[in-house]
Amino acid sequence: MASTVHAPRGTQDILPPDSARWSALEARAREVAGRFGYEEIRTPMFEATELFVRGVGETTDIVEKEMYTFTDKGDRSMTLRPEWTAPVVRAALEHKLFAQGARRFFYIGPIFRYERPQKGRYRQAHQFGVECFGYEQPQADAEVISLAWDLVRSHGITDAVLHLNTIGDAACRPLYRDALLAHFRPHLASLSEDSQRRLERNPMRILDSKDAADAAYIATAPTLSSVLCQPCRDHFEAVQNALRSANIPFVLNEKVVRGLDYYTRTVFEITSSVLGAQSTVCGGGRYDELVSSLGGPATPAVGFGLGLERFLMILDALGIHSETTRSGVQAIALGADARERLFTLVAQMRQETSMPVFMDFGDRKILAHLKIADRNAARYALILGSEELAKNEIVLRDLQTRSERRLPLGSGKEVCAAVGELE
RNA sequence: GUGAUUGUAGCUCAGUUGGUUAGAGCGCUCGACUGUGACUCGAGAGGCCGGGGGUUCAAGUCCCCUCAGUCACCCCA
Repeated sequence: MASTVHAPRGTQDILPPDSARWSALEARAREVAGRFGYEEIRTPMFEATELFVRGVGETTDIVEKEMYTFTDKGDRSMTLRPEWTAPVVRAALEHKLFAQGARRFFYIGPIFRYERPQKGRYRQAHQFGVECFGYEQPQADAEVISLAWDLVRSHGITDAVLHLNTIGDAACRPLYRDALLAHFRPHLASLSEDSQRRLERNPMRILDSKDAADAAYIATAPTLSSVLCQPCRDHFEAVQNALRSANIPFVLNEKVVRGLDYYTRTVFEITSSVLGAQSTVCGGGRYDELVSSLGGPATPAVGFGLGLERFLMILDALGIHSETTRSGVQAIALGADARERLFTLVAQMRQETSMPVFMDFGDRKILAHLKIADRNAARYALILGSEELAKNEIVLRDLQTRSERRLPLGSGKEVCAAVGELE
């Protein structure tokens, strides 16, 4: 509080013990992606601004008002990555990865959007996500969704809901857009201010409006299913069947339309009731046109992004914690001579074992040392005082069962072996 | 960008209609216990009351500005 420099608005420091939860989640995400055959891809944290303008869409909110854009010393316009899909496609194109057929990637890392922070919304957020390139088959949609669902379910999250929709493709989506324009335009003046803006930009978004002024017109609006082309219809049917066969529960929700321009056909969201106004923890869908629009070969693709902050918020709200188990050894030295001798032993032990070895260097009473052991959640204590030193012994205490035994004060290897016997 | 709301100890918060040296719980340090921990008891450390300006004999308290947090709108992870 006395410090005058703060973390920038909308960013946060991740401190212990939270940092441990983060790395555990990241490890789980990597593991699940690996099980599905996805390989990690890492891209720069900033890119040429043009990539996002072309990839995400000029009229999206991200490009219009949320990008962290700066001019570098070479007078190039650069932008901090606001989303991962465009950079992943750019990298794959740049390195000709599509020449080898279908590819599956996952990513994990920060994104940046200039917004007013609120619950579940930050200027630097972190996403895990996957992109599956090269399959137009509906099984690819189902696989990507299963992967996200697997991560959610494996954490014991029970209140998650999978919302599924289709928004058509290059053949039928323009027809729907025209139909919506024709429906709303006569009532333009009566629509909410936001929806008036949305009309030309993305009329599908009006359907998502919460404004009472729009409700009547939304109720009578044409539905996408009335103009959906047969191939899109068939694809959507097949995705649903694939999900059923994979035992993934979903609800159809025509309001899910997604904010990015590149989506085609399947779109989906996973929501949780505990997240507040930002109920979406995971969003994604198919984007068959993006690769070619960025100058690549016609390549169907489907993927999702999942917000790690929001995922952890769900775990918090649902009271899901990985229970802390005691592990490792607290080395306790009483007096300077013992400390010197014990430090040598600790150094040896750290080369012998993968379990944590803690040591406090303070001049404390044994009682204070044992409290520190509790704080570290150590399973064992190794106690060395003048008494033991004189007899060339050391006390090994099991902090859980409260039993203890005396060992000869040997090498780190011997002490580790003695601890191992108790495990 | 717009709106609402909150800033007091490391954390969670009290603080009367403005009235002397600003409080509690938890945590921390030390002790009760010459060397044995989740309990108990005692003591101690720790505050420009977010920052700046104003009103007043007197401001943590009232007014203005500013910064920051939180939540909501827009939109999204």
